Amino acid sequence: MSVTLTEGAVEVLLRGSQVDSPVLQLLNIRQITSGTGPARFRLMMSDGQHYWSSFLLATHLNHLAEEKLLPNCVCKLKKTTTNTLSDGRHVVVVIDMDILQSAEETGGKIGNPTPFNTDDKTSSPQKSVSSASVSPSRLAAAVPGPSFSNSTGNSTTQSGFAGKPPMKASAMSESPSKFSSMQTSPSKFSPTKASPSKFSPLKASPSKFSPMQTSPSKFSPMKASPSKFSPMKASPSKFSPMKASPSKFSPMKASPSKFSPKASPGSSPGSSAQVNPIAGLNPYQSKWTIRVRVANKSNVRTWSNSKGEGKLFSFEVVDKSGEIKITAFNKEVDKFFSLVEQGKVYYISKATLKPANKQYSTLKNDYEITLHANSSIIPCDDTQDVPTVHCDFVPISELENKDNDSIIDVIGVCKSAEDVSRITTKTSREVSKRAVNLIDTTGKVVTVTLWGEEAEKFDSSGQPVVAIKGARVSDFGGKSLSVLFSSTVMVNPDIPEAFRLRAWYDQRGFKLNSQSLTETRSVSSNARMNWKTLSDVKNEHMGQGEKAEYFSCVATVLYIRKENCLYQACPSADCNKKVIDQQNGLYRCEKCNREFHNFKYRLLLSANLADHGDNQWVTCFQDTAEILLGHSADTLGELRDTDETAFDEVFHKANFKTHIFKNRVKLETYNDESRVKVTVMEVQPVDHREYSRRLLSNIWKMAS
DNA sequence: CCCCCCCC
Repeated sequence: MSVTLTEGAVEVLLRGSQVDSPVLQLLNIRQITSGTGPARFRLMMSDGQHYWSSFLLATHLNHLAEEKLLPNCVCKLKKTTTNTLSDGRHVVVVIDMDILQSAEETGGKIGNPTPFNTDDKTSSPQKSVSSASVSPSRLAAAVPGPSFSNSTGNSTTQSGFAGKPPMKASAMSESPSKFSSMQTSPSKFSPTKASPSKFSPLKASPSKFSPMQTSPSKFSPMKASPSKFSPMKASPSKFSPMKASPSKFSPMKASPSKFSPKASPGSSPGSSAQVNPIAGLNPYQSKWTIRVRVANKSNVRTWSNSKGEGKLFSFEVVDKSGEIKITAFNKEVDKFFSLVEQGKVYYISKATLKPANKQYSTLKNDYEITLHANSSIIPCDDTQDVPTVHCDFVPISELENKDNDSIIDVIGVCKSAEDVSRITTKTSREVSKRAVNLIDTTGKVVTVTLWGEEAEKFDSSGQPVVAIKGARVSDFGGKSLSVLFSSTVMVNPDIPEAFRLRAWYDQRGFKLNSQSLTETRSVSSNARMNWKTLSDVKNEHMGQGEKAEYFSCVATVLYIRKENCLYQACPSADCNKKVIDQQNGLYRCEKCNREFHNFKYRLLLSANLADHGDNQWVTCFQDTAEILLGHSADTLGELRDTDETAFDEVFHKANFKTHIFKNRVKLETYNDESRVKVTVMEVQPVDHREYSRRLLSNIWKMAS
């Protein structure tokens, strides 16, 4: 097997530009002495013509250094990134590579390469390029811009570190002087080949300002610590970098297309001088900006463990090239949580890349981003080319076909919801949960469990439309859904699907005798079911002792009183106390000791239920009443005030419907008169098979 | 710096 080295590649690379997968020969490899952290390996690479030793192996490739990466082997550098030291020199970090030919196979040094001499104009690739090497035009095409455009902070994919002392960068652990020990003096290097026309000053903050805006010929890399530059001198007339802290930039102004005419937005990642593709991000590059859409945003979460405590939120972003997770902690939560909105586009820069913990991440990216104090997130109005995040809503009836643990998007009307409850996990943590039942136009219902704050704050009143992006399918109770930390729950989202569902539900959906995919009457909850007929309840004097008793029955609604079924309640979220109409537009809540301009309707129904042997008056509060009537209290309140016929119709239709009722029975005393009061705690659709099983079980129990 | 995705 013969390999051909990419002649000229060394020069291009050490100028800070990029070559597409150059084939180079390793001449030498040595470990850099570093303090802490993983070992770092430095490579001397040859293109057959020149060699240079400012190549660093990304730490995740260290395994190569320990075995196959031996002097004389021939390598293809599939992915590199170039960091610019403060003195203008470049370090090429090898992020991905293949060994095309082993040291043994190669046998020795290819060609007679010399150290690259930056003063030596005759060594330019134009002169020495052979048919087997990269042609100048190809090199030019592979080069996103002049090396020193990196110094502007217009981080191309393959550049970085300009303007910042490299020692802070993860890639370097040595001082520049130490580093240069294997190579020719960097002071001889003059980047005169850099074409100023490719420059785009505009992302430049003063400290990052490119020296190339001044006369390139005067430029000496030794002085080129960008921070020493006078930005005013370098400033093009339309731009005053002194004021232009990037974080204050108007995103419209920062639009690359306006200021970087040479950057072609649709071309390969490296060719856009200003915005990096997500797929090109890596920890060896500190200067980058991504333009991304927020696909998913978590709530703020707190943690407390042996290492400390804090809060965080995370969000997932996408662009054309890929996706990545971004996490903000503590102060960055305060700074960015409200700024970052689902579905919006932002410029994000100056944050830390670190390897993603694949154990916890389903995103297709080896890295993830952590925001820090200097991180910048700027809303971007120019959302062109940034893929929109669309929800791929799965019709509820089709959830049945989804595998356990699959992640899906769902939208439905919250037909009913449990009250929030506290549960204790296996690891003895307490967490709030709330199950909500969503129905869509397929007429099927699925139970979704919300957790934590999302469970606590969820308000089911008014039967809102709920859309969830990234819910997980569970096989609990048949099929159910659970909200994950990575899920986004949207209540009454401003999307067409939500409007369609709202209209459907209010016109037809509410009255459907819907079927749930989630069989909530699990074995254990069934075990607690105390099945009785209505006559059993009387014959057994249930509820006549000190304590309340509970029973379940299957019964049919004979009649629901519509008189006094609605009352005006305190509008506070957690208060349902009846308010006093002050007759002046204000409603007084005695419990809250406050007056309000509004109230909310609450239901308090008196219903007569019957089974084959008896009948019973029962009381239904809000949740159960809404189920029996198939409408929210709000809707009913409005109907009563606006359309009495429709209001009556609701009650009419609720009659002769059969349900499973779970009831509480208790003796209540008013003015020396005691009577047993039955309150409906839960209403569920009849599952005849389950009911028969329960009855048989009771009969068997009685017989034995 | 989290990494928990829970419970019936």
